[in-house]
Amino acid sequence: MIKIELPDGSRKELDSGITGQQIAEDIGQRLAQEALAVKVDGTLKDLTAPITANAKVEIITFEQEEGKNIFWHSSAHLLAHAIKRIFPDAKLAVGPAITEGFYYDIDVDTPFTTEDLEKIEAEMKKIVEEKIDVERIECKTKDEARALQKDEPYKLQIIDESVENITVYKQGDFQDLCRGPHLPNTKKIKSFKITKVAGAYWKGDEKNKQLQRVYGISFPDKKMLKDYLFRIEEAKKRDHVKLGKELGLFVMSELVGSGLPLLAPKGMIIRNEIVRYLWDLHKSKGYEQIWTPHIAKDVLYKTSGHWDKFGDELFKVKGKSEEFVMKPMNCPHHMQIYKNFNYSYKDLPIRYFEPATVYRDEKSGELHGLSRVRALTQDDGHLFCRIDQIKQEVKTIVGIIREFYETIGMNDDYWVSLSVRGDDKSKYLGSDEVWEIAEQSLQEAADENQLNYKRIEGEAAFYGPKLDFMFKDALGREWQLATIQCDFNLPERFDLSYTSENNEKERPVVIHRAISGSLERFMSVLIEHFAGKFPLWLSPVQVKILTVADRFLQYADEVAAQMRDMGIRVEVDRRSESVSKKVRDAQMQKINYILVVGEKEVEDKTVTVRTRNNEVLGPQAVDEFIGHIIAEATDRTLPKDE
RNA sequence: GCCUCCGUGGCUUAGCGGUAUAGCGUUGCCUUGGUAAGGCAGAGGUCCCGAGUUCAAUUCUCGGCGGAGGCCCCA
Repeated sequence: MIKIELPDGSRKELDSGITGQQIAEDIGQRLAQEALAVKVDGTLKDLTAPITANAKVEIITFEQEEGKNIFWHSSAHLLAHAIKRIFPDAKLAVGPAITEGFYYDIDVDTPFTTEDLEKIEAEMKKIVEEKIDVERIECKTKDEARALQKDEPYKLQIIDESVENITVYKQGDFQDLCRGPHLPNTKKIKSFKITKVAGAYWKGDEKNKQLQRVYGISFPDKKMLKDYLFRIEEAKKRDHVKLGKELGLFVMSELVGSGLPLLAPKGMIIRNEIVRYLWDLHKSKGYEQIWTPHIAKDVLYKTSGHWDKFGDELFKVKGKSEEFVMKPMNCPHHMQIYKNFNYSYKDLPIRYFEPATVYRDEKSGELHGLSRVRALTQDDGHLFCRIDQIKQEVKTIVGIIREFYETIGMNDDYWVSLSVRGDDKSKYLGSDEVWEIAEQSLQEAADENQLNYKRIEGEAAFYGPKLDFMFKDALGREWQLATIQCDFNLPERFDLSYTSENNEKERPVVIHRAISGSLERFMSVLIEHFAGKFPLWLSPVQVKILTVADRFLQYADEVAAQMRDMGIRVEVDRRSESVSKKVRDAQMQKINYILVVGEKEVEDKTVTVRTRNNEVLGPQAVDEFIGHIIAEATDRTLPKDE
């Protein structure tokens, strides 16, 4: 007998030897249709696999993560099947499921064109309609597998490298090496779309051949595909490049160059507010502001190691007789400031803060809006402390990071990578003892602040462990913003020291830290996070005044002047347009408060207030409104309704 | 850097081997209207740049620059 547990918690007993598909059918027609695979005693199996006695069985559908994986992976096979029919000479590499959808890497002599993709999609549809069952072939030996995949050089390489049992799935005229499980029949793939094609290197190594990676998405239901495509369209509406243009925040110029965005007045307001807030968070915690030039002699970076590390990413500047480098990092400069002063143990920790622009000649294919640029402004800071001070300092920094992102409303939007040493300890600089203290300090700070962190082995920098804060943009791409890094290397290279209690020279630890990461990248995430609807303190235009008729413009100007005096960012819409038109434009510019003035307001010395969320708050005395705005803008906390 | 796609007035875009649509914006005039687009008229384009093919290129080919997505990279 087989005991099975249903999703509703009830149990059922059935004869052994039957398949997952039969069990699903026994439970109900609906489940029979939705079933994709089966989990037997915790192991995923094909729906067609016979189930042995006393097994605990769970039917897997698209609702589960595993179900999606199987579904998308089978879709990748369907894609490969179609490609093989149209291009018999194509060689298959790998075709996994990804977070959303699937891809297949294919080696073909001529890259796919858009027309090819349409043909492939049509062929996939044909295969689905043929409703051919998928069979699983278990290979007893590697040779057996090799024989089945003899024309597939990439698959043969995978077979050579694999240790587990090898299986091949076969559907009609097509067979493909695959661990499984797999859909019993591709007819379950009711709707799909090839989304894009890109170049991708075999095994992810640039030295290897570049293959064609065909991406797709699929669903067991037509409506789900429609919803998915709709969701992608919606996400594109908050794209910071698009919003930045629409709201006049920043400008790209072909003459200035790619990866070099220019901040327009409205963008600069946001940036200034962020920098001001960052300094507010630091000034009470013992930080001091410094400033460093944008170029330095090459020898500085040769000493720091950045010369070798950055290689051709450095912008070089030729002086009359000396070679300079546009700074790719601020650290070496900050080291020089520290070195100049003879600090004693009593002075430590020393905390320098400088929002500073650095320059990196990134590969052209990497540049993207504000997220990846060639001139980026780090809200950089360096701490110089004793080993036993690391923990307290890291805790303070984590506290600042939490407060900063809490205020912005992004505290639930990130995960933290606790990047520590891997097994090969020889790749890292510094003693085991120092590493252990540093790693533990970071971990304790993460624990005590209840960070959503994952310990990732081998992700540490060679010079020390770190905490990286990872955020996602509107389209789900991950970006690193905040970071806290311990560094045992630079103090060594620059021979930094402080005088200890015993009047001896001792080496400090350096902690690099950034809260926003880079102001440019942070702004890109910020714009998408708010979809352009900034809270009042960040908003480039906080108030728009518009008149019912032109004769009220004078009053509008008076009110605006009064507000400007109080530091409110206000604009008057002077156009002779209809009220509706002016309201609409202000709403689309996502301006927080829209004030309408006419006969009544002039008489009563009031303004009629409307928010960008269609709330009409009615008439308010001018002074009262100003008071309210100032209070809201000072507090930086998000209003509940946004 | 590599792969695919793309580049038309400030923005969004139609189109085509014979120098070009439309909407928004902008300017002027009419309207002075009370909360998401009032009407009419006008201005504005070396169709990204360069070379080639052609009687003729915005359109085809090649190269460059720029953009989107992906790969590699990301201190």
